[in-house]
Amino acid sequence: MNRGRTTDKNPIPSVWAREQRRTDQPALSREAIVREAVAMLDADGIEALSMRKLGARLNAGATSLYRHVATKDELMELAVDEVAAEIHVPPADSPDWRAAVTEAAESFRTTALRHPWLTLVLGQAGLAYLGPNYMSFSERLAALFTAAGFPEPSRAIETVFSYVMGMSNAEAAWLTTVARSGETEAGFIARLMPAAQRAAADHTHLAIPHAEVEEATTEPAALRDTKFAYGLEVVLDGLALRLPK
Amino acid sequence: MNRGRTTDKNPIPSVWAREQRRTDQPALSREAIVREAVAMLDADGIEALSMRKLGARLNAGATSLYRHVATKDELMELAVDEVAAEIHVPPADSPDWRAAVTEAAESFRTTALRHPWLTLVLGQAGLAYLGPNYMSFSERLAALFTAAGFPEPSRAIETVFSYVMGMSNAEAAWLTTVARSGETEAGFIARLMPAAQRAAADHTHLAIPHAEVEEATTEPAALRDTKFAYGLEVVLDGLALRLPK
DNA sequence: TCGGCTGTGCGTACAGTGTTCGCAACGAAG
DNA sequence: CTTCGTTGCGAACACTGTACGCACAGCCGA
Repeated sequence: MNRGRTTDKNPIPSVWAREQRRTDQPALSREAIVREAVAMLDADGIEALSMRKLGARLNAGATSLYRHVATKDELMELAVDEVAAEIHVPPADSPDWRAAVTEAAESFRTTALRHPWLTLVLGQAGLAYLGPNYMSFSERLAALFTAAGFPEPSRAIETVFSYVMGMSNAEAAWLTTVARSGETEAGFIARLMPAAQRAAADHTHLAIPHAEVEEATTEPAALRDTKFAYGLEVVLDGLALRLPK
Repeated sequence: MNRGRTTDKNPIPSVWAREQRRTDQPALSREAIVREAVAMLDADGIEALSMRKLGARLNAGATSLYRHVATKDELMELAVDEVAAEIHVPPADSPDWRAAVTEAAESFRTTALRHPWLTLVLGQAGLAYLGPNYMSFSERLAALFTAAGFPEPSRAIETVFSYVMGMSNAEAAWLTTVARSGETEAGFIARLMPAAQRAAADHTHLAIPHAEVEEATTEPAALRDTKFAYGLEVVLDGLALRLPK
């Protein structure tokens, strides 16, 4: 818990009674802090991360972290850039731009669902995510869309990734509440369905097709995959129309 | 600040020294609380809202609010539903479905920018926003897309509103940081441009077209309008392809 | 007119938060 | 050996959301 010295109810200021600084644990470092923060965020959600708990998991005091990180917000930015490295964007010279963009979009979604706090933090900050990994992600995207022949690649990118962000954010939020319930996704849906049906009863157009109910209660993850892919195809179709032929 | 009784450093338990309860202020009510919460959220942002400050603005103590609202999270849900009433969705029998959907999308965006905390709260909760106004918003959308002839209206809705949410969220976050800077949007951009240019210098494909820079520093709001409309057209084009003719 | 009941306000308190400050201990350099 | 810059951290501050229990107001039946 502590790293030595005069603690543990030993107020005698004696050099001899002093514990040695433990060196078996690797020293506190920015990298280690960020890595552990990401682990905690993934495991327990965004509101479970506190500087004190994070310090404890690193066998350090809370305030020690401030030697390596200016503020908690900065730590979150670093965490975002850390996981941004996981997003894979195919090289610009890919033969099929649609396949390449689809791959990038799905990679983003996968990352966002693996770290369900990602979209939340991204949405809170507005800009400034100019970390190296996030920058290179943007750069690779720009290269991809430019090579595809879009005259205004930034517009196309913004369109696709607004959709991807919106969808991923909604999915991540959903998965978070499912996780908090302690149930499996299918079980959670099954338990919620009656209430949903009742709520939709007064609203004629909100009825859920039977096939959808069926799939939602048996293979919810697959259904989400399908939905995401559907919307992505829609957006890509719309973009394809704007590609000078 | 307080509503009477033995306070203000008057520990003498005398009935005579007691102030009367003030009745000139309207009584605390759920509606008043939610209304004031929305006002505070709009004015000072999401992290500036605390139960104590909210209570103070209502001439009440912080804990008094809990007589009308179970928890702060519930208050946020109520706030979301409150502003959801501002979103306008045209009736289902509109002659031009594209125009109608565009109107709904722009109304959502306008509302989200007027209350920049909206998308944040929506993204944090995952579901459960089953308040009456949000429900009727969903219902009206469903009616609109059904009338337009979409065989799977929920898919189409999800696609459009993922885009709208993603875009609005990004814009809201941007406007929030601009507001925090205390500058105008154009001024903020002008001040940031050199840093952005420098950051993009190493990344060949991230160069910003000169025309865009020009417009961003003169009419940033109009540029955002244009960008939003562009992406929306893309999505609607993609959807139109799936409309059985 | 008199209870008593119910609903409402809120002072106090608790456990937690992010962050500042100053001190103590260390490794390296002179 | 002394000095110096770096690192860890205990204590403290100003907050946060919220549970608890008391004090009062208005009302309803007697």
